[in-house]
Amino acid sequence: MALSHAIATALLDGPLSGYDLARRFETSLGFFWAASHQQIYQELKKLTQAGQLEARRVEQSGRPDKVEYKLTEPGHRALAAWALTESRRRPAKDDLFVKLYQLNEQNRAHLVREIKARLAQHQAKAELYEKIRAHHYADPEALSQRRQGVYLALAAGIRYEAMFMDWCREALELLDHSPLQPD
Amino acid sequence: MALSHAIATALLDGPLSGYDLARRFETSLGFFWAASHQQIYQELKKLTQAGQLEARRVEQSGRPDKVEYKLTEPGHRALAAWALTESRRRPAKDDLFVKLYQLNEQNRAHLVREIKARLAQHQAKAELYEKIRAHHYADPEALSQRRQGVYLALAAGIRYEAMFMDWCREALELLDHSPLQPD
DNA sequence: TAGCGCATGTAACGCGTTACATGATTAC
DNA sequence: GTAATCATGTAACGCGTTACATGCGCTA
Repeated sequence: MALSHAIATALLDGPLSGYDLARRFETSLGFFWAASHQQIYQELKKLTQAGQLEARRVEQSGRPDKVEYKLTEPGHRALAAWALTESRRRPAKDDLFVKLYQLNEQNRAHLVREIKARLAQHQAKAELYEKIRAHHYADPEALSQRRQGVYLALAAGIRYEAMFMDWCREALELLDHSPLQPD
Repeated sequence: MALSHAIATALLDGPLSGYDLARRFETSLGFFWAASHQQIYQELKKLTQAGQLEARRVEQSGRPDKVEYKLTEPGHRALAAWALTESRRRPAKDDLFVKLYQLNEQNRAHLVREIKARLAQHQAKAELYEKIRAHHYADPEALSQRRQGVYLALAAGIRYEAMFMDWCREALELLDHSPLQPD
């Protein structure tokens, strides 16, 4: 039950439309909590009904109208209260590891290809994160408190991508180059 | 739609009951794909109806009867075919990072406590994985192909825990010891 | 006799994904 | 003209979590 909190968090910096939020969730916060626009619109409806958000129709010239949402006072309070609750880590689910449990002659080449593709994906993510860090978070100790938190999330992302890349290389080393033992 | 595949994968080594599977998912495969017993029993029912599994009632002395499931031929084939499909990484969702986006004076101490608790959890996991590696996977190149795959999943787990511990230390360093900048 | 481990389930609800649906403007 | 971007939604389905429910045997 945390999409609502992720949305509220994104609204801390000011009102956003559903469309804006969907784009926000493709970057930034979205690196740690993904959501599709369908989910977002439904959640916005619920949160508005619950009184945590306020909707306001905004007319635009040359573009469709949009609906901007902003946090109400109760919304702010609920968010602040949530930040003080226990977080539970939900185990990452990943097909790839399940497939590795069935490694055999028939799927070995396919899995090697998949791992190579992953390596490239993680590389791209890592470079993106690095760029963001260099531009906006070069000196963590000098940041405002709020942005220190964002920096730490980014730092986790950077470490995660680097770790996964290292693993991919280890895996490829073993799968591509080691002699085959009989099963 | 991969719980069914995770279950089928666990059954590659021989028939298991729902209860056995639930325990299996608390360790081993469960490190990479978690499932509760409720989910497992329902999935077993579906897979049996779909002809991918065969159920057999087994009487036991001094214990309740159990129902053992094993892969049928179609089940085997479906699993092998699945291993050749593309895996998509689903982004890890973690409350903690969303909370960090709202770091402030009020929640800072709480988040520090949470990160300390995480550090301890990851430490425990890391030690468990290390023990398993030392006992069963000391020499990866000498393993059978199948067990090389399992080893690689374990290696990913070990790297993940180590990476997260490092991040926790970085975060604590910044949050506990850095001077506060105004927001 | 209380609690734990073994063993199996149902029901309700909420979260997440996929598919479907519309319609305007802008850039090529 | 045709594709991309802006903008908002509904519907169906499946996956996952929580709560509820039962009952035996062993050990402290």
